Amino acid sequence: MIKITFPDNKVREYESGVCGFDIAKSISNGLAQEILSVTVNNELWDISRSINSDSTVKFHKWDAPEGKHAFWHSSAHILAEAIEYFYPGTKFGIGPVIDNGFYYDVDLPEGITLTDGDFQKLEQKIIELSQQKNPIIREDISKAEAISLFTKKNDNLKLELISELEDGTITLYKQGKFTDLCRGPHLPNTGYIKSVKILTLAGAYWRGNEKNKQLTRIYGITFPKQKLLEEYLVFIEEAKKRDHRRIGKDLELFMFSAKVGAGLPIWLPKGAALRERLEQFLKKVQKKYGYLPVITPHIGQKELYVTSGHYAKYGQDSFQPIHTPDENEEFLLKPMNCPHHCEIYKFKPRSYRDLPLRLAEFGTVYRYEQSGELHGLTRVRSFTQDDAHIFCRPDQLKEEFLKVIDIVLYIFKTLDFKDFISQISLRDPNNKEKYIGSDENWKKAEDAIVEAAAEKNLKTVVEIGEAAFYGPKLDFIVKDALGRKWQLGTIQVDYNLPERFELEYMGNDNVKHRPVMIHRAPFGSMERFVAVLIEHTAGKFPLWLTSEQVVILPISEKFNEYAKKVESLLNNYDIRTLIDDRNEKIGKKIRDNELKRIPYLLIVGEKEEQTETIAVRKQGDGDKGSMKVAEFAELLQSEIKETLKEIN
RNA sequence: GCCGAUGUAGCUCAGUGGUAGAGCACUUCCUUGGUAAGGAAGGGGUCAUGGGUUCAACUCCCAUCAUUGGCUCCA
Repeated sequence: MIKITFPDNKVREYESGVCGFDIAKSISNGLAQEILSVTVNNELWDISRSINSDSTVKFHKWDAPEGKHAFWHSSAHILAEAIEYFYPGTKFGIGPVIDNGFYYDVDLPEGITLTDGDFQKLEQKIIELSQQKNPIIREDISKAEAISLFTKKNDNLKLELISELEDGTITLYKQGKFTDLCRGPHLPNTGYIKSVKILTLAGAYWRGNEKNKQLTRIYGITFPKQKLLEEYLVFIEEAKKRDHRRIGKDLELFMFSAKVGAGLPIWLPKGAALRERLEQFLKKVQKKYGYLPVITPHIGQKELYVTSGHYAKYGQDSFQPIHTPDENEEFLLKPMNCPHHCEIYKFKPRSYRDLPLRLAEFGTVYRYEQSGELHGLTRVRSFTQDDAHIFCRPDQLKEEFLKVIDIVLYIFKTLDFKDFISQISLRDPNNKEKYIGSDENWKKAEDAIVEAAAEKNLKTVVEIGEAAFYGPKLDFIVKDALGRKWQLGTIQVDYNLPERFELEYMGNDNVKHRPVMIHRAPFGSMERFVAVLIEHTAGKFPLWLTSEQVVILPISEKFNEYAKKVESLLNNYDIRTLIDDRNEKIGKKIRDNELKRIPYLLIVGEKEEQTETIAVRKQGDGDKGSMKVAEFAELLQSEIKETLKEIN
């Protein structure tokens, strides 16, 4: 007999060799039916695997990531079995679980290409295989046996993976006619999978290296109930409705033109107005924090970027220099604002008393992005950074960091971003030669970031080896409607540029010292930030940002005059107001303006005209009753003031 | 850049080897209506672009451009 300890610390005895499923069954049939994987002594196991010694166990159902993991992992194997059925000779790479489903990278036989027309037959085959309830069997074999098996299958991809495994036992999982090298865990049989959707096809380089062969990656998702698949598809549809590209078009915020060029966003009047309000907002905050606005040109001599080091690192993969016709000069579209700002620093000698010097610019930069990488406003070839460079003494680093974090947090709070994480990127201590700067400086900078983040109670992840070559950084990452992660704000320490530009300040010891630079952009880029803001709000911007705050809807043409009177009253309060005087019924006007996400609709008819009031309707919230215009205007003003209170 | 998909009216999309359709939007008219779509008529498309096959191409083939889902890259 062995002792099994449960999460609540209760202990029960079982025969040796009992499996997770049996244990669950001894508790209740319902539990046994629902569990998908089990953690045995901190290792994730199959629920069908025998337990032979005293152990702690924890069961995982569909609602746990560990449960989904086994479910989707087995699904990936069944997908592979279906592919092998239709395309014998296929070589299998890896088939891992991802956040929403799984994929399998396969090397299809010569001459075979999959298209989305093949999805249906794959889905049908997967359901057929799952209905067979084939047991999924774990098997331990030696490395030599594994090599011989996959040599027989002529699967060089698996052989490559095996060759990198340590000697000793290797686990295989078999179901039906398919055998795969796999660590597991898996479901007991294929019957758990009730619905499947093959989502998309993509090319993916073997082992993520573009020098390797490109494999076909097939993405799919499966569920234990048909209803869950339907819910998932509804979620996808809903997420698509929040897509900033769609809303940007609907609300006439921005456009792209093939003629102007791919990846070059064009801001339409309403989008430009929105962006300008965001910029004014940040300018006001930055003024409070002692930033000095500067303006620099959109191009710079190639030499500037040779000095900064950017040319050596990115010059080849970038927009190529512009040559002047007669004087043989070369200019680069500026990919960064910092070299220009370094030159501003050098404009005159600086004293320790001048630091920190905080130079801010909404600087538009141009970077050559690969054509396949362009995506709406989030990945473009021209974008405007809300850039600033803080030149400070090393001992000021932490304090400056704290202030920048304050700005970022204030912006996120004002715009209601609650779901974000901060990523601290440090250097890889085993690869020091990749980075520039002394150990002492790195330690100082990394400590400053870690301490500052801790002091501000940021929810952080630390990534070792993700630092830029010139310094550690702190990034703020938010998720879009589809769950994709986007980096917004960034704060980076830089020891490299002050070195390259030979920046100096006179210390209180009458000796010249080198300042440290902090690059920081709380929005990141205006383009990306607006994109994420659109998806975050589904286009329902806060009152202070939106282009049309109020639309007045006269019940009929008879009340257009009164509507104009209300409009001019509201204009006196600086409230952005329009009148919808189309010859339409009130229901139609309400619908159209709700769809345009107007925050407040004012309905005026006979009743309102006689009592000198307006009937207020709030976006998404319906009829709010009647009130005097002045009362309403003050309500709006206080709503805006409340949102922006900390900078006013 | 690579793999896959897409490109038809301002928008969302249907369609066929024999010279194009819907809904919304737009224009005009009727209607003057009280909280999410009133009615009628009308205008609008070199079917992304350039080649090729064919008696005939929006449709089939090739190339280019753009968009898009991934991969790689990202100062």
